[in-house]
Amino acid sequence: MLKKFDKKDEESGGGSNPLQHLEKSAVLQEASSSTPVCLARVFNETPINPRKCAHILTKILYLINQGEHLGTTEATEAFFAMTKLFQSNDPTLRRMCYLTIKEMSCIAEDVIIVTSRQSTMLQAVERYMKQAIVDKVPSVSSSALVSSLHLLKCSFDVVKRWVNEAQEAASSDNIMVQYHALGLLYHVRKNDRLAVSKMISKFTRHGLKSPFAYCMMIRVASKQLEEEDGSRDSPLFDFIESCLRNKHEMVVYEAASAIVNLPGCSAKELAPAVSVLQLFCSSPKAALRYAAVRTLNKVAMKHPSAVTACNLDLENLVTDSNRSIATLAITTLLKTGSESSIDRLMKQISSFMSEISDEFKVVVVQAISALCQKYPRKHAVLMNFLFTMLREEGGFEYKRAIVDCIISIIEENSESKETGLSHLCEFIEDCEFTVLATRILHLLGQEGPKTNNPSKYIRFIYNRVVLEHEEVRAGAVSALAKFGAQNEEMLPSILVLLKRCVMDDDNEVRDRATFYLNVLEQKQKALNAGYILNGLTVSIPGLERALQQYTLEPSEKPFDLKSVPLATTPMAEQRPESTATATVKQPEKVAATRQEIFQEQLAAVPEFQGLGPLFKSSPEPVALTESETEYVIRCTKHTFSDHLVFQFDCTNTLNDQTLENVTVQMEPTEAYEVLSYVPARSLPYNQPGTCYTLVALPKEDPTAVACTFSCVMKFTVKDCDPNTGEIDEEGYEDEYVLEDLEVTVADHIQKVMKVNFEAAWDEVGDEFEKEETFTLSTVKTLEEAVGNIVKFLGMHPCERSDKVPENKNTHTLLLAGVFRGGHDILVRSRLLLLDTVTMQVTARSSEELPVDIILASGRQRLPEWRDPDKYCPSYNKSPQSSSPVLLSRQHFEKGADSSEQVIIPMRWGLVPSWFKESDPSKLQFNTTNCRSDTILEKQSFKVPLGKGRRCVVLADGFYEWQRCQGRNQRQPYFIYFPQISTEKSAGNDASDSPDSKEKVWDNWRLLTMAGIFDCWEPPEGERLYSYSIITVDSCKGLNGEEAVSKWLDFGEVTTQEALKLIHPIDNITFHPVSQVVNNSRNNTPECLAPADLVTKKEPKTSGSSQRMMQWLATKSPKKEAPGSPKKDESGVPQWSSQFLQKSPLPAKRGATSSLLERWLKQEKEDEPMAKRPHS
DNA sequence: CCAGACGTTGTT
DNA sequence: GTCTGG
DNA sequence: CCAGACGTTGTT
DNA sequence: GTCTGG
Repeated sequence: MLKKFDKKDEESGGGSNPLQHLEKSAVLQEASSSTPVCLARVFNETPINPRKCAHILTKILYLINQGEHLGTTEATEAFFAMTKLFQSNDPTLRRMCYLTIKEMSCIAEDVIIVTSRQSTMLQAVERYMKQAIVDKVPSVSSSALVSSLHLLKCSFDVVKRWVNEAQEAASSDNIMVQYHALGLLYHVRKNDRLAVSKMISKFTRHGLKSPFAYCMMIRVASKQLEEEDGSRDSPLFDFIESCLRNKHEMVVYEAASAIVNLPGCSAKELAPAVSVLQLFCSSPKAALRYAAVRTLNKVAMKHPSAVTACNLDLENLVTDSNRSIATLAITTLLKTGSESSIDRLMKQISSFMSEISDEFKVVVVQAISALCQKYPRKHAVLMNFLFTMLREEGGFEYKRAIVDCIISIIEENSESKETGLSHLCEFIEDCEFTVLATRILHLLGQEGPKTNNPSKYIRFIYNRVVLEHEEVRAGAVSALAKFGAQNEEMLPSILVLLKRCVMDDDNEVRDRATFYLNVLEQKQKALNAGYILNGLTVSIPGLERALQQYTLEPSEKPFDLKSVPLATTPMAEQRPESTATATVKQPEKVAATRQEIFQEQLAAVPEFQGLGPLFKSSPEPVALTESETEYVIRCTKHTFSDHLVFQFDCTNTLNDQTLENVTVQMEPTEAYEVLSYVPARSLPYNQPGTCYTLVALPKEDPTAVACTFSCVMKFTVKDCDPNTGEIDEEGYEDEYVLEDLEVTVADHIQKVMKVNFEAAWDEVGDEFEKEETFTLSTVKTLEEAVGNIVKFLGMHPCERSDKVPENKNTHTLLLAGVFRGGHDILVRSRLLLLDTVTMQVTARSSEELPVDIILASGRQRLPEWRDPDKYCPSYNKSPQSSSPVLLSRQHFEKGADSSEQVIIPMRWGLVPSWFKESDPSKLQFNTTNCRSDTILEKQSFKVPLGKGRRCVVLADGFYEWQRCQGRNQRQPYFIYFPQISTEKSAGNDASDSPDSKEKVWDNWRLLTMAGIFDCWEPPEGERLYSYSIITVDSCKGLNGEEAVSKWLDFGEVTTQEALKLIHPIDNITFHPVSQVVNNSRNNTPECLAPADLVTKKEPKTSGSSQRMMQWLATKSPKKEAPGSPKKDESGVPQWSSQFLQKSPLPAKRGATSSLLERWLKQEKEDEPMAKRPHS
């Protein structure tokens, strides 16, 4: 407590600010003086007002936590107030009381002890504590145990008397109670070794419930073992070992790490622990992998051989996405790796070194260093690796670790000296760390002269003198001098260099140079004398040449590698900025608007009116002329539903001619009809012009689409004067033969699909093969193309064409992401839902993406799908996940038609717009559903509702769990709209072929559930849309397209009217499904596959359940009063579960009764979105 | 006025 | 943000 | 909705 | 029991 107080003092500057201090104490005084008064009031109040009490307790806790001592009087009064609260019915309140005691016990010396000596307070504590420890509510019991633990500190004897109660609590089912109870018992007995041993064996014999308790026991046991030193026969060790087979990973790990940490453990004893750690290595949980590898690392230090078994797993961990794990795995491998595995290991490491932080890198380097000592023969490989690392980015610690390691290798392996030194030389060329540079220079001075070819180091060293700052220069000078001193042949050259250094700016450098120079000159003189005396001449041509390099070069520019200035290119300078940005941005923009530009241009031509929307333009113009000819003609193809428009961009490159009335005449080989030509009026020299040719697609035979056009350009030539530009009046007709133009299948598929879709499907439908791939370019006939597309998409026409209104003015929506799982599913389903959609498939040229889908709707546009990436199909969607939701477009664009809809993925579980936290999961209340009967009362819902934030949640169906009488388990059902499909998917027919199942999903009619949404802007990050599903008192929903539209159209339809749309839905169906769906991690088709009811030895239930199913399936009307949906007299157990109720009452009710009353039971739960996630 | 909550399910 | 309770 | 966790010490 | 994560 005092500690806390001190801490607070420290934080507020030790109370040095008198004003602040004064203010603070005034506040506290006010607060604490009011507390006893409040408590007194509470004390006298009957019945106790829990809220008030909680409030006051919170205040007490606050005061205690603030470090403010409660006065003895206050504490006593507070305590007696609490004694009343100990008996409260509200467990939260009881819990708070004990927690308060815990806090009070922290200041026990001041309050409890003092008071207890003179009063009955401690006795009261005792009495209530004993009660509390065996409280039925686990959290109260836990709190009491924790409080008792703290009381231990002030009154050991008292707590000892509660041991019986604590022992009882230790057998509790509740894991926290058990944990705390064992903790308490241990603390009572921790000085009695025998008692602790007994305790462990007693409580572990029948198994503990709490994994924490196990962990604690393991720790206690291993501590005992350590003290006992030796003797692994102990039952304590057996206990720890048995924990390796515990079902909780936590316990298993605790046991393994306890064994590993036991001093003097033999390899045999380690083996089981290591093998569970090995298992952890491949766990999907990062924490486990980390724990395992860290522990193995520890083992590797003491018993490297024990870890070898895990080497494979560790190698897998090297590529772990978690860097800490990878690093540990590597270091462990390095510790245990065999000599032969080193090469492979180094390869693995190098790829990942660049991705980890320096801290980790140092660890790895140190491990490598250890490896060098272990396998001296491998020094070459290791050194090579180190040099690669040395060249990479890295901080000082890292580089120093590498340099240390290299130096140690050099010192221990004479063969590696040469390579080592020259690499280090390279390193100091570009080394930003003074310490490392001087260190290396020192080493060079020491080792360099002893090598076979010492002269090669000189230039590196001398460069340091020229380029670096003082410290390094000084180091370099010393190193140079050492070469001179140890190598007579080089001495003269060294002297030359040192003479330069004498002129250095820095005192230290100059002094050293001078000193060395003097000494070495002396030596040189002596040598000279010696040579003359001996009559010997010395020739060292190699050295001469090496030294010449630097002696001849002017000192400003020695052998500098980095002094190449970046030349500024005049081009870059000249280019104006605007051009540069434009070139960067344009590609995207152009691509996005190309089609639009064409559309505009073509629409401006009167001849092309009434062609309908432009489906497609060929991506690249095709050149119809050779290069370097008189004219340049390039053709772009535009595809309309029944026509083609060829656009010819022409340029005249003859400066003595002007062309007029230019057209491109086309002759088709097939039944294409050239309808008209739109000429380019005039084509002066070098000014581009455009002419068009309009062609009708063959009507009679839509399959004969591959066609070649021969093209001839026709025009009138008028000569003109290249200089004056004067044009001759007289002109003459001429023509120019162009390359043939080919029209391919791809251009027409969109057209043909429309015509042949149904027929084509019937033909290819049976030979459906998912794996088959194809490209359009390989397709010969149209049927083949259609068939392939159909196969490729795994879809078939959802609607009969006779339902499609003959409306040419179609709107098209391009879904580029067809191949990402799920998109097509929704599209298909929506087709059904909207009931008015025709489907067309088009293709770009064969080089591009093979297929896009164009959906054209006659009456209603298919909703735009925003952010489809955020949606992920699942058979088992749970709250917090994202699902596609329909809403009015006006929510995004002010001007939009509010009846227009868009689809966006939203989070399930509405996050109110005012929510302050950063994480939606911190929302402390559940907004998965929204009761329709209280929607207007709850602010979290009525606010968004007031803003028209209504939406429709799309799902294949939802799951609902039904409580079964007498059984613990709950039976899940899948609930959905009855499907129009020929197959009855209800559970009575088990002989569904996989094929027919697939078809069911192709035509699935989505469940449309009314919802409300809100838009939340987190403090950080993107705004989040989220929704709640509205529940009603019976199976209700939005029935039909009209209801869906009205519900969404907040612009036109008021909240009042919209709420009326929540009609009961009587045509909903369901079937029982497997328990697999219970765990939301299970995402397989099994989730919604019809399953048998869980019967388990209770044929009676099975019978009745079936009866219920039958009853429901036949929609046998059971009249029931609206208010009493339960207790069906047929005796079906637990039938009260509302969702099953196809209540026969709605009609009457829906029409008349009040809004809030009208809504019957619920719909809610999981939506499995996409079937068939292709892969 | 400020402080504090803001919600669902089911069961007893 | 907006409503409710004190 | 269901499944599964829920904690402590001390040190930096 | 209560909360969080899926």
